[in-house]
Amino acid sequence: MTSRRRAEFPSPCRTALDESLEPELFQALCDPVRLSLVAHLAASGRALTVTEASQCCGIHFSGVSRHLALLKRAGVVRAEKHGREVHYRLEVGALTSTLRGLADALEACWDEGQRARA
Amino acid sequence: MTSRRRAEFPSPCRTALDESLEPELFQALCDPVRLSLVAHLAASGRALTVTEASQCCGIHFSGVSRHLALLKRAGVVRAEKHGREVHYRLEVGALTSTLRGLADALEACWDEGQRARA
DNA sequence: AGTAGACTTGCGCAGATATGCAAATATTAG
DNA sequence: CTAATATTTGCATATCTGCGCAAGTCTACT
Repeated sequence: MTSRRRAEFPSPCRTALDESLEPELFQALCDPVRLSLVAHLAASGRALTVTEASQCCGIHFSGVSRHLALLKRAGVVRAEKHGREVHYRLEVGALTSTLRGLADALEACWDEGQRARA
Repeated sequence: MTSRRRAEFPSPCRTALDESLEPELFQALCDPVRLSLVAHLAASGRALTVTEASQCCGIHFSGVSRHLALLKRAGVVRAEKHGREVHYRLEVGALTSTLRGLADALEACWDEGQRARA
């Protein structure tokens, strides 16, 4: 069975793309409050406590706590407990390489698809 | 008024970050069906009709039509009407540069924040 | 004109999500 | 040990979202 049919089956770039498109990350970033938190964390250049983070968005800190927990589950932030406060730090490296990896995977797939059509 | 206080006010990189973090894109990409559509469009390397696109995800084509319309509003895809069918094409260029721009903005803000703390 | 095909849109429903408040759980300070 | 502080979690509510179906548009074909 050669490549008579145009790849509808796992081409390597398609696999890479599917991995990059894991919904968790985007679900984590699809809320405006969470985006504010990410921006705030990025701009601070350090870890923030829940109370500090709460100041960037007009909602109750319990909500912020939930949002940060969600961002943590998605791998966007990292939590470090210091005494009675929890410091949330943006995972800049992981986040940026995921985003760039996604851009690369999109381009690779698109190019391959176009080449296959030529 | 010099920089005695650590920038809580519009630093250029923070402005760039806020622009990159527009919620629309992430809201568009936060749904698993829409992610499948994006992957399918990317892998196809061409424009797909609604009916074609519907084949990648197990839902009714009216839902797919809505999803594609939403992706269009977010600038993820482009619609071209040809006769009675509508061809949706992934905006690869725009998408990849947005993603890379976001990664750059995150890094820039983080680095600036760290330098300010030093 | 009339029919068939491709897509969009109105509607109602079911499930998910965000939010505030209050109570529970640490952990530090006195 | 008790009080105070920081965070998480249970609960109720309000809102949003995705879905299928059916009806409506628009275009092509005969």
